[in-house]
Order: sequence, then structure tokens, then C-alpha cells
Amino acid sequence: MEKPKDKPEVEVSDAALRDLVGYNMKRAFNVVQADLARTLEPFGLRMLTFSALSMIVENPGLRPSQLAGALSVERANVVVYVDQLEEAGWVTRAPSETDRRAYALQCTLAGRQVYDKARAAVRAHDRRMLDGLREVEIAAVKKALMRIEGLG
Amino acid sequence: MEKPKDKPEVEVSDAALRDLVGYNMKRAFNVVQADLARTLEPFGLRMLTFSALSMIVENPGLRPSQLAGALSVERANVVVYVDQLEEAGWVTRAPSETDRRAYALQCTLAGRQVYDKARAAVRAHDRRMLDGLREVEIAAVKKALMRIEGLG
DNA sequence: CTTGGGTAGTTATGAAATATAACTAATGAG
DNA sequence: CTCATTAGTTATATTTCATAACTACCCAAG
Repeated sequence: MEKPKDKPEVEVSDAALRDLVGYNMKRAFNVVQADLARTLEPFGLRMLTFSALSMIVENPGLRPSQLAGALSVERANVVVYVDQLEEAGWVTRAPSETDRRAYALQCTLAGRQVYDKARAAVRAHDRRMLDGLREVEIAAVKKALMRIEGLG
Repeated sequence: MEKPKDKPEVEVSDAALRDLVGYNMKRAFNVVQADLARTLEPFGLRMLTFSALSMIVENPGLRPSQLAGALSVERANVVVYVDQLEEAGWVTRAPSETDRRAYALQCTLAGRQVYDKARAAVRAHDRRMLDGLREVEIAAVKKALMRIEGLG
């Protein structure tokens, strides 16, 4: 049997995987995720705490279980996000008027201020990620992504 | 001060996040990842072990450190993937001819067979994810994803 | 040849994200 | 009132991924 040669200098090919949109999506998303984390870090936010804060700003009085549904995460994990946002003084847990088990999540003035700044930074990050793409291409990407999401 | 109302029945809006391509990408990728995991599970493969196997099939004699670079993961994690592939009898660690520290990764006949079947299933999964999109749109998505990846 | 800095693979470990199970308190239908 | 269900929480397990340190080895300078 002939010995297997190793490839110390030759370029590694991933052509078979490149065919797959999922592979390209994972690699692109890794880049986006890393850049977004760097973008949010100065604000003391992470991807999911920023998303949660955004949801609370957009939907005042939102309840944790609704937040879990909107973010597609478990209720148990939402507790951690809200804890962090509450400790930072950006979100409050007000008692619900209609259900004594539930809370109405509200964002504070400080929360609104950090959100506005973080949102501007995130939008700049998003534009950076799309740099060099034409509007029609961006639209195609958004449409495709939302269609894919709808399959799940 | 007026009491905060909660929103027990109203639909939760994520419009601010929907503007961001990164948010749409994360949600779409979650769907893709879940479907891919279901697709690979019957073969005893996961996303990264399938990717590793594909790389080894495409690049016989590949070395673990090269595999780490190609997959953008740490060398230490590659050990785990190769361990799994080796235990399943799909990949062998042959001694390198040129460097006694290194291994030349080879896929076995059984490895090639499971790869061919898994690859067909993954390609079907990929087509399923793109169902309803036109060729031009798919091309735009691929181009955009590769461009975004190039920023990292 | 020898010596020292760097590299390949491995191991052990830690950090972070995410999921599961069980608990308390409250709701709401019958 | 009773009881199955739900909201929020807690504790815990799992998984993923990165870091540090180790051995064996390579290689180039002296």
C-alpha cells in the first residue's frame, strides 16, 4: 500500500463546503458576531442583552415570557439578561397590573440613553458589514434571510 | 407617575432589530443550524465533524493544524473532532513522512462512504433552506456572505 | 554538533451560551 | 373550591469554544 502524503505547503481547499450556503453563512456570521461583540463591549452590552434592551424599549411593559418568545430563548435565560440590565440600572421589573405572577419590564432614562448610543454604534457596525454591497444586493440578502428563518 | 402597562395580548415588535442584517442573519442561521443538526444526526455527524470530514476527503494527507486553520477553530478542538472521526473508523492518523510531530489525516473507505451519503443529505438540506429563492438571489446571497466573511 | 527558540499535537481546564428540571406563587376553568 | 396550567426563578447539566501548559520535534545560529 502506498504511503499517504501530507500537505505541508499546499493550500487547503474547502470547495465542497463553499457550495453550501449554510457554510458561507456560518463563516460570515462568525465575523459579524465578533465585530458586534467588539462594538457592544464599550457599552457593557452583549448581543442578547442589547437585543433584550431593544425589545423593552420598543415594547414598554413587555413581560419576561414574551421577551423569551420574541428572542427565541428559554425563559430561564431571560432572567439572566434582565438581571444584568436591572443591575446596570437600565431596566426595572414593575409589578404587572393584571397578573401578580408577572412583571412589566420598563427601561429607565439611563437605559434609554445607553440604548440610543449603542443602537447608533450597532447601526454603524451593520453598515460596515454591508460595505461594498449595492442596495439591491442588500435587499436580496435580507429577503433571503427572512425567508430562511420562516422555514424554522 | 402613571403606572406602566404590560402587554399580555399585543404582538411584540422587533422592528428596530429587523433593520439590522446581523439580527436577521442570526435568526436565519439558527434555523439552518437546527435543520443541519437534524440532517447530520442519523449519520453520527455534527456540523464541525462533517466539515472536518469534508476537508479531509478533499485534502488527503491534511494535517490537524491545517484543518484548524481551514475551519477557523483552535488546534485543541480539532483533536476532539479527529478523535470522534477516528473512533468511528472514518479517519486515520498516519505518521507524516516529513515531520515526525505531525499526522497526515486520511479518510477510510467507510469514511468516504458515510461522507458521500451525508454530503447528499446536506446538499438536500441546503436546497431546502433556499427553497423559493431564485438563482440570482442565491448568487447575491452567496456573494454578500463571502464579502462579509472577508472583512474579518 | 549543540543549543535555543519556535511549532505540532495533546491534555487539562475554564468560560460562556444554552437547555432542562424542579420549585413557588398565582391564575383560571369547571 | 379544586386542580391543571402558567410566570418567574433557581439550580444544574450540556455543549461549545478558548486558553495555558506540556512533550516531542524541527530548524537555524553559533
